[in-house]
Amino acid sequence: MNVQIRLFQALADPARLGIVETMKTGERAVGDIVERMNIHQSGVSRHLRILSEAGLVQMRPDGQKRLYSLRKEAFDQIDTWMAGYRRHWEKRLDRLGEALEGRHALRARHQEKS
Amino acid sequence: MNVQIRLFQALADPARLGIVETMKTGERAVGDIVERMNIHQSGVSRHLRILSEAGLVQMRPDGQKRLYSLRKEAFDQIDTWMAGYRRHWEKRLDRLGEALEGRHALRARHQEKS
DNA sequence: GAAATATATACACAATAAGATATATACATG
DNA sequence: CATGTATATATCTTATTGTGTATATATTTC
Repeated sequence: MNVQIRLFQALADPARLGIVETMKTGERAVGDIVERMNIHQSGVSRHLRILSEAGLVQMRPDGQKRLYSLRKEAFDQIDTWMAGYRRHWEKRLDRLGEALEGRHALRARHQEKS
Repeated sequence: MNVQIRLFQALADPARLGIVETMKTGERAVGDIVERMNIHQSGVSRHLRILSEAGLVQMRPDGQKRLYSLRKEAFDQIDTWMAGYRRHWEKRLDRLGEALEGRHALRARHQEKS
């Protein structure tokens, strides 16, 4: 539960969300990101550190450049978090389905009242 | 793209993430949330407004109480956002799968180099 | 090994946001 | 309609965070 907070905090900044978007299709050097964003190099560097500490990106040196890319595991964690919520809607949908099919009709009608 | 930022910003605060968790299993009155969280009533109220403006929760008056609950649509939006990223990993996995099966072996080996 | 290129860090400043206290609004009940 | 209960808002204070400038570190090239 403490894990996701860092992920959400990392994604909660417009600049960082833009940086993430820049890496959508693959690795990007810091300089490429600086060009595309309207932020100074130092800022991009700091944002990348936050994204890195949140586990959202990884880095691979390439000569004097550093190539950043997204980490699938971070997205998996968000998925896992959301799955805990989806479950409840699915349960409700199941009950709705049963009601529509005429099964458990009494219980369904009873819940409608409360 | 501007939509998700609000969602992430709303979820980026520990108190709000806790409030969301409180509503995991269904509706909650403001007072119930105040009891469970260690924040003053005014703070909870303000957090609920932020969650509401982000589209994460909805409200339904019940006498003098107000019952808040999660909005499935918000989670759908996050899913949609993430789907755009998953697509790329799936493509890569497909290519990996092809390579492992020996199909398109030449192309796979070529990409390995670059 | 000096200059150039690429990236990270330190620091100061401004803007934002969270928290508490006090107050306002809305509904319910006698 | 006065009182109590439930929630929202206004205001102040404090802490956090993003941004830019300047500087440090690392790598390549001549």
